[in-house]
Amino acid sequence: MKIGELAKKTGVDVPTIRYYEQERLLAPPPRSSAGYRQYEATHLETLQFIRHCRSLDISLSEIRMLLNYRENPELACDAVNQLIALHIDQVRDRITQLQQLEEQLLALQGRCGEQRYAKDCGILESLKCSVG
Amino acid sequence: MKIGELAKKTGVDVPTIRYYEQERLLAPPPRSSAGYRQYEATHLETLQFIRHCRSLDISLSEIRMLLNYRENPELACDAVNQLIALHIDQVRDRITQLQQLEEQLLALQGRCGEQRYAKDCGILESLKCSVG
DNA sequence: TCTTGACCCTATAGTAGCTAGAGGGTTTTT
DNA sequence: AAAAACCCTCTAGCTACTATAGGGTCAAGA
Ligand SMILES: [Zn+2]
Ligand SMILES: [Zn+2]
Ligand SMILES: [Zn+2]
Ligand SMILES: [Zn+2]
Repeated sequence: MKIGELAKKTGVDVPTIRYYEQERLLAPPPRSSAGYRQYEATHLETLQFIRHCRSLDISLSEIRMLLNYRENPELACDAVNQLIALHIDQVRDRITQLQQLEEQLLALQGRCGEQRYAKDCGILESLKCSVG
Repeated sequence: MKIGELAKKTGVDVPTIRYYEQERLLAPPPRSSAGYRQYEATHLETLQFIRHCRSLDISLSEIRMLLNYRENPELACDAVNQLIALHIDQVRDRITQLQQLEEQLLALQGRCGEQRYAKDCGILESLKCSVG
């Protein structure tokens, strides 16, 4: 299977696949006489694993760790669990931050006052001072 | 006021201040004979404005727009209002995304099953297929 | 057979918003 | 006078891609 076919089957862009190889997430496949990459089913499986992780916003270096567990089934998997737990914490923190941000933006939005000109705009006025 | 003093007063790193100048957010100040930047109160004010915007996650190019309104008070300020409204939408979308992500990660976390080895780990198993 | 188009390759640079470092000059303090 | 603390420019690094440029290869049609 050439890289274009792998791309089509997985929905991953061709340059992205090459990028994953460069970042040591996808093993370098054998090459044809012309230098074309020749992929097997295992590559497709790994690539799907990677994309599934990415859809969960797991970073490339974390995916590299997870792939290591896949390749070494005799390893204890506690770290896998911890990684996911840590990720959940991060996501929750980010949600809290964004909810606060939303409140601040809403408060700001009420300030414009439907004035016509920037000099009277309550939003610009509110953004002036860093303490409030 | 030299750059270090401005940095201390605003809590912004020195390289960040120089970066804002490079990105045309902060006007280039006059220089001393030795080439040191010499800031006035207006620079401090603008820098605080920038940081306040950044704390609301407003992008540098958006801040450039807002600064333009500050410098041209005769402009209509509708766009200011629109920019904030758009930003609120984006924040809300991101919150929704992250909440879905949290659910998926929680579902994943239940799968480990307290097995000792990666080969039995339900998390790794669940991450295999991109569709299910 | 020649050409056209679709495909493949590498290498480089760009994105956002900083942050860190190298390598050097200046000012202030001891 | 010497040392610490400050300033300067330039360059590279971070994440996860994306987009070029400039070329080589392959299959099908005229
Ligand atoms: Zn993570
Ligand atoms: Zn307004
Ligand atoms: Zn925005
Ligand atoms: Zn497990």
